[in-house]
Amino acid sequence: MSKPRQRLLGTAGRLFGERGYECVGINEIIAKAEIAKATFYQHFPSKEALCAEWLRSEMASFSALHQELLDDPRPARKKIAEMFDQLCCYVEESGFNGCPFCVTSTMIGTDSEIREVILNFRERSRSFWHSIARELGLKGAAARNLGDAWLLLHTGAITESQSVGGVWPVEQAKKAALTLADAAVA
Amino acid sequence: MSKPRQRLLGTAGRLFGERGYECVGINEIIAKAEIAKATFYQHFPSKEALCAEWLRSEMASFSALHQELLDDPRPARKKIAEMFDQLCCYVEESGFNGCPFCVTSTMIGTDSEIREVILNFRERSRSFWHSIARELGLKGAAARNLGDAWLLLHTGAITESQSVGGVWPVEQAKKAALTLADAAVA
Amino acid sequence: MSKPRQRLLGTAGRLFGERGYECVGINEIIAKAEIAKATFYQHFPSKEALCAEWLRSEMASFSALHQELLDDPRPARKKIAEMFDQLCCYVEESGFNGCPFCVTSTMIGTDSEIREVILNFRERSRSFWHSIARELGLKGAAARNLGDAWLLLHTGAITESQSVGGVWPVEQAKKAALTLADAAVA
Amino acid sequence: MSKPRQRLLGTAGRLFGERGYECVGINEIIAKAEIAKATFYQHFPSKEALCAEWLRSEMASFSALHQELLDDPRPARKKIAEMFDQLCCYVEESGFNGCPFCVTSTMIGTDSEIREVILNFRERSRSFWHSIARELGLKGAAARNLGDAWLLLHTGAITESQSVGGVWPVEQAKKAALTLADAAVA
DNA sequence: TATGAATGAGTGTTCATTCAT
DNA sequence: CATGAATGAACACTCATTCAT
Repeated sequence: MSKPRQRLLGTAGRLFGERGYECVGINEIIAKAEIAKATFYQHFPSKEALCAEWLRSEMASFSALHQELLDDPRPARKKIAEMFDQLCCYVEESGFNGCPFCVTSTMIGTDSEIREVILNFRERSRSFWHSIARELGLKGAAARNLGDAWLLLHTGAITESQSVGGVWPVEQAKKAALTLADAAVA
Repeated sequence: MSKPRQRLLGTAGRLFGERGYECVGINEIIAKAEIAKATFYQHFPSKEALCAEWLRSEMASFSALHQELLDDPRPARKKIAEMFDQLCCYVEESGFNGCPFCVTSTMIGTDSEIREVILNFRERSRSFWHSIARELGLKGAAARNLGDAWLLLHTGAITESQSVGGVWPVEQAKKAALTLADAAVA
Repeated sequence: MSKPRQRLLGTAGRLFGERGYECVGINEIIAKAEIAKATFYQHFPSKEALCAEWLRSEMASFSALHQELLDDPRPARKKIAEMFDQLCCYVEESGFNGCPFCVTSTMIGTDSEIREVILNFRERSRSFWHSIARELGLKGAAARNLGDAWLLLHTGAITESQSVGGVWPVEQAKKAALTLADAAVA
Repeated sequence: MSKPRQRLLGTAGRLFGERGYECVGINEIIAKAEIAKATFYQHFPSKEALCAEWLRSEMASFSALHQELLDDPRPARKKIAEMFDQLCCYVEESGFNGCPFCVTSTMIGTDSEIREVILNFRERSRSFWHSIARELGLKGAAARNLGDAWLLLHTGAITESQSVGGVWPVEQAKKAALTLADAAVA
């Protein structure tokens, strides 16, 4: 079995992801991670810090995916499709409960360590989409507008999928994203 | 002073909207509404029922706005703009914490009275956007695709605005929505 | 539908009998009797008074049975058998939860209106069994001893039947009661 | 001062015994045991579990007494007398409120952890009395009938003592028990 | 480093009762 | 005679956190 800290992060991440920060207590986390309560507080100063750590690791995963796609030699159009296809898998996973960042965002105040992580990630995501837009040849405001549109379709698809419990929002978002891409380069 | 039930619904609605179902306790609700705990439970069988009632009233408001726009003689393009302009005001209101339905959705299980209300509202919203698409002259899958795109941009804009604490997502969503509208009728 | 007071007594009696005084709330009683809470308090000053009234009516039923048997021309031995046969039916009824008086007795303090009713009934029951013993020809202490033995077997049978959820205690009590009767007249 | 768990069990046992499971709240238990509420729930998963634990410890005491008597070289008749003499002391103790098992039995449903303990104890008690009957030389149904009679007299004596608040039921039960014993060996 | 034990403040919910109409 | 509306106190239970070892 892995080290306490890893088990803690793994368990908490899964539970936070599945039910949301506020709907998971540390009692459940430590029970499922099979570590003592005091041990938890030796690894993390608070539940909030644990959540922040989880979001940082989520951010790392997503950032890696972003970078991978940016490094990919395929045309931008394929990358857009890829993003939504990946999202499709993501929302179909058992335990999906929406975007970790957006969901957590609704449950915390403005002056939290967590907030910083969230803002950081949203900014990175936005940058990613802007970069894709520039790969299409767009520049300045045009690139930003198109990138933002994709970002919003992506975010909307996750949110809507969570609400309705289905995958159609992702599929429809993908279509719209490609339509916008095609219109932009026409 | 108004009747307890009204105060209860008003207070709870405000608090649920501002911080989310799970982040508000009935103790706070009854304290701010200035009614006794037992009185609360004579008006609502549970916290969940209160939340459902609040969402139903929110649904009524939004549905009214939808209907108003559908009845409006202006061209569809204006209505789309109007929707996002209204959203702009909505997210700038103090206490904005995202879409009541989407936020609550992440905090409740699948077999709750609340879930039904949420699904109901998401469906109505989708229908609204489909109707607008048909006003543009589109039919069948084309209307559904465009309507869904608008819906997702709208949802994405709310979610993103909540996360980043700004209004730019709404403005960008509006642009994209209009772009899609123009592309569709071209 | 019957008068509120009757419905109240009927419903409360059934519920008190099935689950015990402390395990039934007036909310449930008035809901099942379909009368308003304030109406209840116009008929009975308190839950305790309602319970006392119920026990008084139970006492009336049992006393009637006692009197009937005392007036019966059959030999005493038959009457003893009859008492346990009746008990057999009683414990097999759905909702049986022990002797109303003994069960309630464990749930109330010493200075309650209810206590008086209970003591009254236990005394009557004891007298009944003493009378039966005298019908057998016994006198004085001998009659009291035998009557008390029957009473205790009867009480033990009810209590034990409730605990184990079966009817064998009644059957065994009957045998012992008859054995004691036979030994007394030998 | 003893450990929290011991204080908890001691306090709860005393209160449950004196007033019955349903008439004692955990607030009172923890207050009298002088431990925090959360501490209670670290030692026992629920009030029900605490009650079951208490009954298990009661069962251990009674079973020890049973075993002691079975191992005793005295004649069976003496053992029967001893059982009722002990009961006499038991019902005279301040705080006596009937048999812990029978009383609790009337306050709980059929599918509770507690029910199991109760059934277990009633069975053990019955076995004990059967064993005593066999010590008298009886076999098969005769031993079972006599043992059951004693059990029922014993149970009836406790119940009746609780109801009437006196000790005469025990004394009378003892007489009847010995009478039955004498009649059986005659 | 890891833990078992303890806690004050909170959770949502129900209690028996009262009052104005 | 009957009721709808209101209540303070209690219910069983959970929260995130701390401390002594």
